[in-house]
Amino acid sequence: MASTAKPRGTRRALRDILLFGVCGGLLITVLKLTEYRFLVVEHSVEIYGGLVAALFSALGIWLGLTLTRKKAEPSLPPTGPFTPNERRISELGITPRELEILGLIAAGLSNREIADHLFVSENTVKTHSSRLFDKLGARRRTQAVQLGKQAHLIP
Amino acid sequence: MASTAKPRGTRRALRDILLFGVCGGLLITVLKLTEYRFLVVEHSVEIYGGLVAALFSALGIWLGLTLTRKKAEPSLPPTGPFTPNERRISELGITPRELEILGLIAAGLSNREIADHLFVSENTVKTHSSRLFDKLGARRRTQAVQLGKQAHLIP
DNA sequence: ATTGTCGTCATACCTTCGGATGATTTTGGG
DNA sequence: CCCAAAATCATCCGAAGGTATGACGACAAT
Repeated sequence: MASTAKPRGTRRALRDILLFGVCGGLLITVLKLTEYRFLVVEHSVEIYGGLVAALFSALGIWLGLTLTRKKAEPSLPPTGPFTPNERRISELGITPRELEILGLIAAGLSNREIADHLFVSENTVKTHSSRLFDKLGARRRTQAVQLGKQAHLIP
Repeated sequence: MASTAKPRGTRRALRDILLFGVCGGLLITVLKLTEYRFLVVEHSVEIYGGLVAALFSALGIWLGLTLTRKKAEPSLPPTGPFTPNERRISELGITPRELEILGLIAAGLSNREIADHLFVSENTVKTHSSRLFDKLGARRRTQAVQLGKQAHLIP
């Protein structure tokens, strides 16, 4: 199930980090085993335990920090004082219809309600929103709203 | 560990791993300190190292996450003039946890991601959000975000 | 006339959300 | 200590959202 290729989105959670930690632990353990043959000291277990503990605790903290920092990272191009929304829109290749739908999504409407409001089918709304999410790099509508507001695409 | 590849629906979160790690770490430490001379097995080093590595990496991640989260919160007097409007909150009977989850929903996170951030199960997040929607009068999470911002519950 | 973009719609399939309900555990106050 | 509120976790199930793919007509630009 987890091995099914995700075409887009690249969702990775804390589990992956934990898995990485476990793998790293195994790796270090192997490394330690090889080293253990030459360095048979009485307190090697405690020493190595403490070392590994400190190392991985630091690694974990670093990982957590970078992860949260990446999530707290706001807009992509903060360069310049101000870039008008239209520029960002054309940069992302967002069409007027998609922008319209983004506004309605931000207003808390469902796809069905948007479809009724625009007199189109729900499938059309889905298509637009799907392409919109793709251009915005969002995987959920809430995320699309968040990114859209950050990019000043919507008030 | 077992929870990295579990079927969807039921999943005990990282907390169990943490708890397991703590218990195992303590147990092994006590074992080491008291009578490890009798139980010196060849695998004890691997097990010990792996456990400590996993435990402390998880602990480090948790530390980094919670530290950054807590540090980001208490910024009321200096810069953030945002007051969560406690009157409205108590009027609606919204608990702190529900408010916290509302913020994460507004950040565009999925239930699963919120669960991972808060170290609880997805079911818990669903329960909280469900009650939150009930109190807010929202039917969708996008609507909850909208209403929450209107009521100045979230920035 | 060909090409490209946009808007429209559809089908199929999977994931995520949300409601309803019940239960247990933690926690703080009287 | 006991109680109430809050928090946690679970299962079932339907609804909504999202992906992938294909198709068609309108329209503008080359």
